[in-house]
This record gives sequence, structure tokens and C-alpha cells, in this order.
Amino acid sequence: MNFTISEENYIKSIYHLQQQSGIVNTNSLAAQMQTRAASVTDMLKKLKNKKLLQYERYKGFKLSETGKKVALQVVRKHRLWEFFLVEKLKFDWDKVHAIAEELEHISSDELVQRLDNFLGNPSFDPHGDPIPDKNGRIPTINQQNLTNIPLKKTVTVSSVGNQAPQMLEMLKHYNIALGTQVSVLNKFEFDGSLQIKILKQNPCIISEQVAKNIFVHYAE
Amino acid sequence: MNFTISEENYIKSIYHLQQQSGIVNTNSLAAQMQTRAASVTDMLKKLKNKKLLQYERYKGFKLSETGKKVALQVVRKHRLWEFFLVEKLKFDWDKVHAIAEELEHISSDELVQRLDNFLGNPSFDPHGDPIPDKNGRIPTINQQNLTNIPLKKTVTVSSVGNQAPQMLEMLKHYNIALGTQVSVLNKFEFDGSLQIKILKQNPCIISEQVAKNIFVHYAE
DNA sequence: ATTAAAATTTAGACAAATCTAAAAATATTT
DNA sequence: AAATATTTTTAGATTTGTCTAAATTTTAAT
Ligand SMILES: [Mn+2]
Ligand SMILES: [Mn+2]
Ligand SMILES: [Mn+2]
Ligand SMILES: [Mn+2]
Repeated sequence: MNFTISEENYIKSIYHLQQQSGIVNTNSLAAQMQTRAASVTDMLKKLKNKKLLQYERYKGFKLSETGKKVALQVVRKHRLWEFFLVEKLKFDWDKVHAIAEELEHISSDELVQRLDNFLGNPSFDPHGDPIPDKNGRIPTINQQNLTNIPLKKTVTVSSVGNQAPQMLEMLKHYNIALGTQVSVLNKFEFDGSLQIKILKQNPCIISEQVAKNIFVHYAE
Repeated sequence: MNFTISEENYIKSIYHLQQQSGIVNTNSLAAQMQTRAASVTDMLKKLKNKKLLQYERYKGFKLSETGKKVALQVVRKHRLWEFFLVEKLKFDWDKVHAIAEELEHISSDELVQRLDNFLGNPSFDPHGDPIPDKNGRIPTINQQNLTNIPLKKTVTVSSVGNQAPQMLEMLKHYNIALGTQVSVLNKFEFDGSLQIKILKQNPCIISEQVAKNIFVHYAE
């Protein structure tokens, strides 16, 4: 089956929201999609008709199994294109999301498969998010939040939570990228901020807000 | 200014049609776009309002200077993406048109420029058509139709006229691609067919219809 | 110069995706 | 439990792009 760009965007947003909360409600989806609740309700009816959604009015909703499959293919395309933009076209990681938001709707399945191979079948996108394979399977990572790492342990940055351009720009200033090695020197009770040591740099302090969006794994 | 996918498709089609005939009429555009004349008229009004078109009702139409610029940027994107699909993703040249028809509408200017550089600033697409540069300038080629080449002269295939999948598939069977060296051994008066010799192959005969769609230049 | 044919435009309708404003259902507070 | 607030849905419009059928204009043929 084939879906419109708008349907695909809705499906993908619902997928991301239900990952966190299990079930999704109208207002939060409207916020995510930057649209009005009334527009969301209209689309929910369409998606329900197409059997992509479990939805009863006033009760919230979540994707059906079919809907989840569609979502995973869109996510796959989004992340593969982001990888292409950063690795091949040398875009900064904070500039690729908007472009991938368009590219993810190119429909050819063969294109996706060839792109995947061309890129060397990557497992993670430039923000550290896992890339579903063509069957929708998602590689798992054993990662933890930086706020939970014991002092002086050296760990490697593996992904970022909040991926707003403002956040990514900030990490660029701190010189933190995926793969960067860090250790936590100190935890300040007062505001939850962390003093960290980045490999080959002087120690610096990051706010709790930033630290909560940095995920890491222990170096191999 | 930004245009819808539909507007861009219309603009590009008008551009191609007026290349041949100078001025375009409603029915030929409707045929090209696989839509109805009434739909064309509706769109012509919109494009005229946006100053992209010189148009008076019942009198035919052609692109304004602005319209031509827009068309050339869409053509540029289409042909760059085709080049990418064939050179990087190893698609056959008869499979890329439909996909490029979608990719040409991705809006980021920076993407186009980076893609161009990544591909090595190619001058011609996989079908031998020139790729406009970012200012809309088109590289010229000194090419002639295969039917006009004197006998026994060796020439190089540089582009194909009719690019329907059926035509491209046929050339694949004949083992004719861009860059292939051929010479004309014989011209048959009866049906205009040509006996040709392709480098490293036995002589074969192609119909006048096919020959008229093969363009060549003299080898350097 | 009429008439017939072809090309083009208009009139009116429809589907998709959006919006505002109002109504209905649900949740929260007193 | 009743009143109030919040969330969600409906009603009705709007924009974009398309269509069919009918009307108009231009072109070609008698
Ligand atoms: Mn998108
Ligand atoms: Mn990403
Ligand atoms: Mn197109
Ligand atoms: Mn081409």
C-alpha cells in the first residue's frame, strides 16, 4: 500500500510518541506535528479506516501492527538519508534533519535497499539512533544516561536525546560528538550540573539538562 | 520563492515542450502531464498569477524568464539525481527516471550544491542530457544524429532522444550505451534502416526509428 | 461564408489536508 | 455531587489539485 506524505508524517510521529508513553493523545500529537487538534482528529479517522490505527474517540490511540511496520520503514529511510547527508555530503549533524524529513518520503523500495548497501549497511544514524533493517528490526544498544555513570569512568558518547538544532549546536561548542570519550569528574548537588573531562580537553561543566540528553556506553 | 510539486512538474514539462516548438498549447501539455486539458487551464492561471508564464487564453503560452530559471533548477536536480542513482547506486539507466521525478522536488539548495560536488560536477546525465549549472547555464555538445553520419566513420554515442524505458531496454539488448563506439556500414533505402558495427561486436541492423534517437559525436 | 471539427476554457463537483469556532465528552476541583 | 476546566470532536470554510460535462473560441472544410 502507498501513503501520502502527510499520512507518513503522522504515522511516524505517533510511533515516536507511543515509544515513550504507550498510548498517544490528540493534543500531544498536535503539538508534535505543529498543527491543530481538529486536524489531528480528521487524520486519525483516515488512518483508522486504513487499519493503521487502533483508535476510539476520546480514548486515545496507538498504531496497529501494520501501522508500526509503515512507521519503521519511514524511520529507516529518514535515518539512512541522514547518514548519507553526513557521511557522504559532509553536512553537519545539526543540519540534516529537515532535509531527511523530505527525503524519507521518496517511495522506491529498491532505492532504499541500494542506498543502505552503498552506505555499508550502517546500524546507527548521525545522532546515534538505531536504523531499522528492511524487516523493521532495530539493533539494540547497551547505553546509559551520562547522569548515571560513576565518577572517573571513561565512557563513549553513543547518542543524544533532544536533537533540536539548539542542542546539537551546543554540543558542537562543547566539542562533544558521537564517539567522543568522556568521564565525569564531579556531580554538583546544588543544580545537578556535572564537571566532565573530554579527551584532550580541559574539564568543563555541563548543566543537568544537557547531561540528561547525553547517552553513553562503556568503551570496548 | 517556493513552489509545489505539481507546479514544478508543470513548469518542467512546459520547458521541455517549448524547447521543441517555441510556444506550447494546452492539449500537448495535457498529454505530456497525463492529465486533462481543463486541469492544465486551471494550472496555467496559477502560474500566470505567479508571473512564471506568458499566457493569453486560447493563444498558447510559454515560460517567463523567471519561469525558465525555475525550470532549469528542477532539470538540474533531476539530472544530478539520475547521475547519482546510476554512478553511485548502480541503477540501470532505464530505471532512474521515475525515482528522479520524485527526488527533483527536494527543496534544499545546499543539498543540490553538495550533491553536485560529491558527484564531481558532472556535465551530462546518464542519458547524455546536459546538466545545467547552479546559474542555469547548460553545457553545449557538438552532436549529430546517427542517420547523418557518413559511412565507415567511427563515432561515439553521446545521448538518446526518446528515453522511454522501452527504448532504453532496446539499446541495452543491442549493447549500445553512452560512450559506445559505432560506425555505419550501410544505409538501406527501402525502410531507412542502418547496418552498424559496434566495437567488438558483429554488425547488426537497427531500424530508422531507433537510429533517429541515437546522437553521436566524433571521437576525440 | 457557413458549417463542422478541434482546441480551449468555464462551471460545478470532489478528495485531501488544513483551519476556526462551537459543541460534546471527560477530568478535575470545589 | 455540582461546577469548572481541559481535552477532544464536530460543523462548516478554505486551499490545492483534480475531474466531467457543457460552453466558447479558433481553425479547417465544405
Ligand atoms: Mn517527513
Ligand atoms: Mn537522526
Ligand atoms: Mn517530478
Ligand atoms: Mn535523464
